[in-house]
Amino acid sequence: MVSLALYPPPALAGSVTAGPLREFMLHGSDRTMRELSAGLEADTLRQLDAVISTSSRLKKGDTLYQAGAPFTALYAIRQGSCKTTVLGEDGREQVTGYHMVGDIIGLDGIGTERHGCEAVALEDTTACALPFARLEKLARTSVTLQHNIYQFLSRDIGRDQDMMLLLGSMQAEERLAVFLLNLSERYQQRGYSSTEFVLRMTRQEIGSYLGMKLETVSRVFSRFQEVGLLQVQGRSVKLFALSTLKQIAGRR
Amino acid sequence: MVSLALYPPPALAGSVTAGPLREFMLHGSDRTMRELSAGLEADTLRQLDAVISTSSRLKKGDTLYQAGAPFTALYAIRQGSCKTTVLGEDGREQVTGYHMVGDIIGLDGIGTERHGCEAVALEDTTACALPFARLEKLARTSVTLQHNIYQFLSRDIGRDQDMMLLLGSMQAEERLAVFLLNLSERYQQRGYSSTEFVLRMTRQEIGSYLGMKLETVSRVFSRFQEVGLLQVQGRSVKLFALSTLKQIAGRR
DNA sequence: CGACTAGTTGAGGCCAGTCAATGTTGGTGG
DNA sequence: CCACCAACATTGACTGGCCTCAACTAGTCG
Repeated sequence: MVSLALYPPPALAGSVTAGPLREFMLHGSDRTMRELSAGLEADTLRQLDAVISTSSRLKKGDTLYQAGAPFTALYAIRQGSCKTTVLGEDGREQVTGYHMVGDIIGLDGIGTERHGCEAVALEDTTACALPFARLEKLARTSVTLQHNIYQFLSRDIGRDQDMMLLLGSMQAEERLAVFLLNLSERYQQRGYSSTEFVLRMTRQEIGSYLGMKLETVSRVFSRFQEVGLLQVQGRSVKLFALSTLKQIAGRR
Repeated sequence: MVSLALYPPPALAGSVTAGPLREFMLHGSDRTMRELSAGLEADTLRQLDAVISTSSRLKKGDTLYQAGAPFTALYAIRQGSCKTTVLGEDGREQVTGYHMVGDIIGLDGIGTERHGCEAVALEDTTACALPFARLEKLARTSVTLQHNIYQFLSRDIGRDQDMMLLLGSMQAEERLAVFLLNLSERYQQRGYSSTEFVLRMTRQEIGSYLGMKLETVSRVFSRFQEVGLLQVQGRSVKLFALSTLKQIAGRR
């Protein structure tokens, strides 16, 4: 079911013997945490491991950081998942991200020295702080690390732009299809099933993320289920036809 | 009319005597180009100036780089303006950015080594290439430059998130109000009038940027004009009531 | 068990999209 | 210089997809 065969990545498995970094490797955090440490010299890896400091344990609903709070560190999710939300001045709230194991969040705080959004745990979650000043300092000693940091900041921009495309020009069914395919891929990268998973967000939150109302989310789920595309039971989802989903996601 | 009183910024004016960088200072590029060079040592500034290499002259409609093209450099707009667009696999196109003098674009290419979007000149435009490898190398010798690069990458993320908020939860009037206020602010930062400017995009492009159809853009403009908020004449806009516009932008 | 939150489903309305006709602008060549 | 054309913009009438409001159901947790 859970194909862990690919983990830990052979090139890295031996180089770090202890510390949180190893854990990230073992748990197949294919995304940002691996991106950050990709290709690093053994020495830098060890130091990076040391930078990963205090890890917070969060209960469902706890906030990791608030919008406007002084920025000091990035956070790597070690377990669980988070949403990030931005707030309009009028109080309206929008989910801007759904983050899982291995993701690094808080990147938007670097520019302004304050967190631009709020991060809230969607389930019991542990997150490691990566004090940015120390990361920056370490990056001065490692060309690769420096490059990796640029890269994952940049990738975030790319992802946000894809999201803008979704929000600006897709309709309800396409949006949900894209969302589900994105989750599918990310779960797979982490070694979980790509067709069977549990949503950690409410319909309301999914709707906010995708720019639609909760009722619409619910209706689209039902419609997808009716035509045999998937099966939903509250928050557990089974995808039956990834290819059809892809068609829906990319149509018009 | 054009208040150039603030330019060049006193602290920087004397430190670079020639080269493109000085030009950016003089023309009040308050945004990214200044951000990039903020607080740099005289020596680094000189070297940065040297990194700014070939400048391309683009005619209206020319593309500076295409989506998918290998990424080698960032581009600083020295004159004129550009739009950036992403393309869905189905061919649908969405404007993701509107960039003017001083803006640095192409940031989303760093992560994937390929440009994620396409940049097209909206008028006759000149842009300077900043070969990223050289920039990166220079950043190794200057803590401040390194920090500045992180910062403006990060700010871009913040801006994209604001855009997601707009696309995900605002309606037509709010969107256009936000758009106009954003332009107003940016023109002001550059020393131009904050209430009177010429749009360099068609209704179609504005619509694409804001996630609405060109007819809707046109109608909202007309409505705003009817109530005396502004005056539109094709692409020239005069704003009469910034405060009301702000109200509209932040309501619900 | 009752109170609460999350989710589903239906009915109706509205905002923005679609389609279409007309007006305006700007660039080109005679 | 003006006529012409193409691209851009405006406006109207109609449509439709999503939102709103509301009722009902299904879990969850003291």
